[in-house]
Amino acid sequence: MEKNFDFYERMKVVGAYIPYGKVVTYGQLALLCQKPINARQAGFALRKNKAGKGFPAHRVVNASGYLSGAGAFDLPGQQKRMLMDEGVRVSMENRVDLRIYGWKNTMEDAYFFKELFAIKNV
DNA sequence: TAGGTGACGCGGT
DNA sequence: CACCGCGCCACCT
Repeated sequence: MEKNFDFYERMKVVGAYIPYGKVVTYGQLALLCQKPINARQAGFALRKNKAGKGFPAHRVVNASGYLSGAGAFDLPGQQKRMLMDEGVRVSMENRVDLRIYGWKNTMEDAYFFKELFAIKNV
């Protein structure tokens, strides 16, 4: 079994719940995966496609709302276009307003995923 | 094995 | 607002 296997499997699970038209930060993903200190690994996972083909990578931005992973998409401006197609406003500086488009998580959400991981054994 | 890297985040200035 | 320093750690030379 490869290292950090659970984290990537958990990312796949969480990815399926990221709402259309909303964005999530790397830190949020790590937190929901029960490994809050792994924000960098969330980015690594996406860059290396460890979270699966179906993961909505375009909905992931950094804590400042900046599209820090835009350069890793196949085409220039692809992430921005995909977000705008979902109704998310992206500034000229490749940033989104987290107060408006940020996926709001609660303690209950984190608990929900914790239980889900237990059920799925990941 | 040691050192470097980075789709990160938080404080401080 | 913009930097900057630092802690972090799975990966990758």
